[in-house]
Parts: sequence; structure tokens; C-alpha cells
Amino acid sequence: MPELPEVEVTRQRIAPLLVGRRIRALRTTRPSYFFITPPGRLRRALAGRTVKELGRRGKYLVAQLDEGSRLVVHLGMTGQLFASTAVSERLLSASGRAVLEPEAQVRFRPDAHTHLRFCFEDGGAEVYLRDARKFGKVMLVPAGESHPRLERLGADALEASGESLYRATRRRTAAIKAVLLDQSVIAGVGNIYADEALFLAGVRPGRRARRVTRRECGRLVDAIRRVMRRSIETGGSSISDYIAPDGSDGRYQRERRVYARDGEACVACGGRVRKRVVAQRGTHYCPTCQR
DNA sequence: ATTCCAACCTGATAGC
DNA sequence: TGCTATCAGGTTGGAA
Repeated sequence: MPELPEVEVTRQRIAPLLVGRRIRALRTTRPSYFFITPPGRLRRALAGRTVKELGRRGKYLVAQLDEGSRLVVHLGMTGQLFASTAVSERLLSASGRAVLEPEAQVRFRPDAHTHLRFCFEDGGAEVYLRDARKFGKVMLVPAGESHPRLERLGADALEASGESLYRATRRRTAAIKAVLLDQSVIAGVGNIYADEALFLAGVRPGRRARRVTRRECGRLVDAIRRVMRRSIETGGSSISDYIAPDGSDGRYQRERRVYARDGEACVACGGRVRKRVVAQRGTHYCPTCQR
């Protein structure tokens, strides 16, 4: 699932295909849960526009358009943003045979889940946004305006401070993991990196947030930054559907210490990694190393 | 103010 | 083998 590192890698790699190229037409699927801004309006607004800059806030991609408005995209759980030239076995498993060109085993062809398709004036490679479950979202934010979804976001996970996490947790009886997943506190943390950071910081995910010390909050924020920087370096985690814009897999899943390793040996103590539900999410931790 | 949970969606997989 | 039930998870919004 795309969290901050996957969104950041996507941003870095799709930017060269998006920025500075005049959009001839945007093709979309029918109106659905995926579209916050209706697709017809999106198509009209994007035709003839150029993306000036592609930014990121938490898990959101923000494309700054030449006339001042912003196209905002969230990849949800299964969102994939990639080039029409992308080549990936994963596009096969993610979407079945139907989307593949018969002669090219791994070449993708837009299907019913391909909600956005950017075609450019230069006639070069197109850019696709595909999302089978439609948990992703797309919206157009007019020039000078904002949107509650963006307004609500806390400090970006790469820049958050331990002190701000400490302050945010003082009155909260919910599990510390629930607070880490709360995008209004720290933006960009999802299930994988929450579990990984809690392990590195030695904090049990189910511990009540107000019981986490100032020092542990510092360790948690450091751990979040550390795992995310490393993940960005290695191209993100391809655990379920994530692929980079060129179709390649990330490699961070090879380095994960607890996520989806339940029953396996803890990398630190050799004990068994356990899985249970915390904050309504599948949660992986080592009962020995995390207190 | 905070916490909990349902709803949104569909591919993968466990169970029968 | 083939079908059905269940699960996964990010975010919102309403109820407790």
C-alpha cells in the first residue's frame, strides 16, 4: 500500500513525464467514488494545461498547474501511477490477463480500472492512474483555494519532531499506533511503516499513547524518518500492488523487520514475531523487544 | 475532544 | 474443482 515513501518515489520518477508537457487530453472512467471532482469537469480543466511542479504532502501528490489550480491525487490502497511504457509482471497479477497485450506478456493496456489517462501534445508516453479498489481519490483545487483533506494534515513524517508527537499524545488513551496512523498528527505514516518504526523504537503498538514517554516519542519520530528514508532509497515497498512509474518493484520489503513476518524469528532477539489487531489494523510486533 | 466502527471497493485467498 | 465467505487497508463521517 502506498505510504509516504512509495508516494515520494512515485513523485520523483513520474515528475519527468508530467512536468512541462502540455496536456492534450485527459481521459477518464465514468463518475464514481474515485472522483471527488467530477470526471467531466476534470477533463475540461486539464485540457491544454501544463504541470509546473509536482509536489507531495503526506500521502498526497499535488500537481501545480500553469493557471494556478492544483490537481491532487491520493493513491489509496491500490492506486498505481505509471507510464504507458511501464513493464511489470505485477500488472499481470494485479489485473488479470485481460489488460495485457497478447504479444507482450507484461505490457499494460488501459482497462476499466484505469481512471486517469494523460495524453500529451508531444505524442509521447502517456501517464496512467489505475486503482482497482477506488480507495484512491482525485480532485481539482481551484487557484487560491484549499481543501479540508489537505488542511487537516499534520507535519510531514520526514519533518515531524518528537516533541510535537509528545504533545499530541498527552491526552490520548488510544493505542500509540492509532496516533501514528492519524494523518492530522503526522502525515504520511501507514500500516507498514507504523509497525516498522514501533519495532525500531522498542514500543509496543497497543500501548496507550499517553503512557509513551517524551524520550520514546523522540525515538519513534527518529525511527519513522529512518525507515522512510531508507525505503525511498530502495524504491519503496512492493508488498501488494505498488509499482514504480516504470513498472519496477520497490525493494524495501526485503528489509522489513516485522511487517507481515508473523510467526517468523525476530531479527533482534530470535523470538517469534506476533500479529494482532491494534487500532483496527493488522499489527506486527515482537513481544520481547517492544514494551 | 476523543474513540470506535461502518462504509466505500474488489482481488486474493481460505474454507467448504 | 468450484463456489462462497472473509479479509485487506486509507480515509471519512457519524455515533457513542
